[in-house]
Amino acid sequence: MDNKALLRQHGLRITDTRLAILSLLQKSSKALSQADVERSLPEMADRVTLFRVLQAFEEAGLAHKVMDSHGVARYATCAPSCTSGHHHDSHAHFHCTACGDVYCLEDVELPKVKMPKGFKQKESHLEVEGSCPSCT
Amino acid sequence: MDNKALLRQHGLRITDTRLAILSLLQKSSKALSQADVERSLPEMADRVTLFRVLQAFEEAGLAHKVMDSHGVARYATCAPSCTSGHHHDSHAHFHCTACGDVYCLEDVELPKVKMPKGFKQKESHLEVEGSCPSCT
DNA sequence: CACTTAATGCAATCGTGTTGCAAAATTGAA
DNA sequence: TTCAATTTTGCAACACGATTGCATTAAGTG
Repeated sequence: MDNKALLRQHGLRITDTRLAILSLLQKSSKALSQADVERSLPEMADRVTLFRVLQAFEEAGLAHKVMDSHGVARYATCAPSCTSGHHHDSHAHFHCTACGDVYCLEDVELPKVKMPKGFKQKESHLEVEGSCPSCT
Repeated sequence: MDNKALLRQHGLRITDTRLAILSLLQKSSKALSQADVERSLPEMADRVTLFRVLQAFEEAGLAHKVMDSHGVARYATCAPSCTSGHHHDSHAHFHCTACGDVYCLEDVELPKVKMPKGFKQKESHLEVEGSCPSCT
């Protein structure tokens, strides 16, 4: 699928920065922080722009946000079924406690949780911690 | 169980601040951020001390740390079986997307996840999002 | 009480996240 | 292709949690 069409489909204008960030996310096996993107695309854009592009991707359903163990936001491309404002990728993530990297895990069945009265649940995420191949 | 003994058991010296924070965490049904503690115990101690006490509790196995949806650390008392450096409370949390509060969920069975080669898993946490009684 | 060791307070710093506003770029239509 | 409407970007500035170094104070121990 053409990334320009992908952006357009999600109601975003096409810019060099967005195309670059989008394909960077697609190529990555890990969820990337803003700082990661900054390092991978130096001189590409201001850090505020990176922040806003990632924010826009998340709102548009192009990427989802995961907090790593240090509370830093990391982004990874969504399942194609995700649309603006509606993420339905209740999937799992692996957090390496050594290097902090975050990987998406596909095909994980999440358990249904019984909540006390008054609690309404929407999404669930399973966060698995451990060490990744390069840190083991 | 006496909190003084509890602190001593985990290798921590007994101070007024630690006793106050420990019983505050025990009484709370939610995981508390440093700012929460600061608000509940005004004039009790310096910000940095609160930070270090919470950090010490986590390292000693007296409390565990959860990141809320804004990437802010929140702390809750551990299961009694947790010891220094070894948390085995692979339990679940409920995050209210409206107010940001975090609740611990007991008795949730987590699924076993098959990891690709080279990944070693230690702990798992299920994060459920939704809205809490007071926000619904 | 005296001594050792750990905990605290204060000042200062770092990094991520965030907003406001003006300038530049994209889009759709004339 | 040109123009106007709208979005996106860059820059400056700020908010705030997380963190460190160092001197001071307090806790544990004999």
